[in-house]
Amino acid sequence: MGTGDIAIPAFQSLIDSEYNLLGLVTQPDKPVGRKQLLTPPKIKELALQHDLPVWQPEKAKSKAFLTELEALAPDIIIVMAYGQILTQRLIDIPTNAIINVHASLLPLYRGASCIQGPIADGHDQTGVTIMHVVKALDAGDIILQRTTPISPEDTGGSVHDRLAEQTPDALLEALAQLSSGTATRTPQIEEDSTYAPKLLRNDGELDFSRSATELERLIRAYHPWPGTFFPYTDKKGKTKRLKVFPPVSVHSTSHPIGQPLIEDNKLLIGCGDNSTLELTLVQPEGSKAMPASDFLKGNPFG
RNA sequence: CGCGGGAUGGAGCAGCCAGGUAGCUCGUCAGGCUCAUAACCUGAAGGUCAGAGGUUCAAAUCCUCUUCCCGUAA
Repeated sequence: MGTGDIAIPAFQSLIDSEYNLLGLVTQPDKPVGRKQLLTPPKIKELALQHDLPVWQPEKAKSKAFLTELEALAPDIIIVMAYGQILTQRLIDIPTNAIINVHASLLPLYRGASCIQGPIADGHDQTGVTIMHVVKALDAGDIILQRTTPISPEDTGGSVHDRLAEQTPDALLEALAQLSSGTATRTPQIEEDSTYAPKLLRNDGELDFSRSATELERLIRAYHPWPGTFFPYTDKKGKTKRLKVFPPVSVHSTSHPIGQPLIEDNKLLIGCGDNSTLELTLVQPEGSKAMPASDFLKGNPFG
């Protein structure tokens, strides 16, 4: 069961493996894009290419769907970036195990923004966890984990891709252990758990009262999703959003907080803790992304 | 037709509402100044104003249609 692109390498590895894949459960096609075209998840296309059955229940807890799934009598259910909460009845279906692949080092960063969280918080590593599914979100016993370092240049996108590539190996290892009965179960330490809530577009608004160091990490963590921005007033007096892309640089000079200023053809913004952020790549609403120096040529602030 | 912004020399923009010489900040090239320079001075090249049709003596500008780009929409 999976929907997000991060699950694609893992799914491909299952297709290529000896295991008997019964099919894919993914989210229904959703309207997407400017024209709101109904678009299927990419992973669905992959399943169809290999003639695998695909289920797209509106609600994974619906009786009709659960009955169908029970009829399949799977040994193991694998869940990764599926996007729906699973009921106990579904968890009880597989005869061997139901396992989840989660893109963080649990018990840290349970929840949807598990990739962005550790980058924004300045951790030097993250990873994938494979664990048993229980009713409580991302709280099951751990089978195994794989770590990956976070570099100062890493973005949400780069870490996402690396974790996606790392998953097949970890998953196949966990499956091998489960089928041979050698898998271990390590309970999560509840007191150490943290939660990373689902991100929305507006969560990317930059709060310049925070330090430039924190904001720099946030800008990397939220790239490309959900992106970061701050409001500005254009020449016509309209308030628009200016999207900010990495990389950005941190300076230790002090300026008024949230005040954009131009110095030496560079776009600087004063932040909290006597620090300043230098933006290098921005995108005004209705326009393409451009170097900050280009933006300044025709869009002077004030 | 989901909502909205946009298309003007290589880049970013102004000009459009009140039609009538193609403008600004840069970049490029040439020359000058300088020990020297990404700095400064002078000059030059480079645009079918996205495309098509219409109105007009005259359209970047007004009207209609088309194409393309972007934001929003998880």
